Amino acid sequence: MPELPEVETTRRGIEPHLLNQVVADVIVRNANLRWPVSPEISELIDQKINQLERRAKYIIIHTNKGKLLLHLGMSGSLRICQSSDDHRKHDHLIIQLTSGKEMRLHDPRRFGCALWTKEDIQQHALIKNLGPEPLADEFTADYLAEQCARSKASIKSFIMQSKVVVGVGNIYACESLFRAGIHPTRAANKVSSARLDKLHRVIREVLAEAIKQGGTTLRDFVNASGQPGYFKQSLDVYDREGDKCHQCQKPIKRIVLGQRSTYYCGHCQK
DNA sequence: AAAACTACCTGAGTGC
DNA sequence: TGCACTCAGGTAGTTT
Repeated sequence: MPELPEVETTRRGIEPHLLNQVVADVIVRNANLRWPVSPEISELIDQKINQLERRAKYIIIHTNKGKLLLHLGMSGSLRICQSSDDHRKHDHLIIQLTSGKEMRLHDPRRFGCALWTKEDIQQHALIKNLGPEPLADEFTADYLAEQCARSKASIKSFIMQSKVVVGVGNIYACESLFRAGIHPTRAANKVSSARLDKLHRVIREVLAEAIKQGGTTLRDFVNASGQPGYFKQSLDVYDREGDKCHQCQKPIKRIVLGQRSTYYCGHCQK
């Protein structure tokens, strides 16, 4: 499911219900996520939630005693519910608040995680080696050019690496390369600096537009209220194999690159 | 060191 | 209906 826009949409959706609220109880219905949910997560009880931060595709819930590091994996979602609402099969973790509301982590494939940690979040093993946020000032065209010059991996696989830049998953990598007119298999170090400038600009543009639209719902993404996102209608190539290119009318192609489906226009992307 | 591949899981969709 | 098969938005860890 979620790339950066979907995670940011989720963060914004849960924030008004969680910020400054106090945790009444934590219920672990299935601890077998990507890494086991530690029993110490119960230390969240009685804590006030100070901040809801997104870093890459992680959502970090801050309290004075520690932080909860959440990742939604491929199929995870967070929803705000009433405790009287029926549980669904894959509601694995429930954070109940003294307000009477609760947040549920639903994740059929269980590729996500919920880790309770007391260490400085910037020093956490999952966080400290991440590249820049694509929408932050530190992600510049010069930085992207410097990184690309050092790699002959395909540009598509390259921009999906979190050490290069975070949050660009399979959908938005395909869409960004289409907007920049770059063929996905082109080696990173063979993309001209003018086109890397454009790629830098469109990565930010695509992600910002998708956030504005509430993310992309292909199959099962829903926001914290259970509503889908509307960026699917703005997709130019992703999941459009055989359909007409929006620019040249030729059919969109699909190849497999780095084990992932990759969509592009053979005429518009070189 | 970089690049490619594997593993983790369930569910939806397709073809027979 | 049911079975077998393919595919899916992520990423740490292992192998080449």
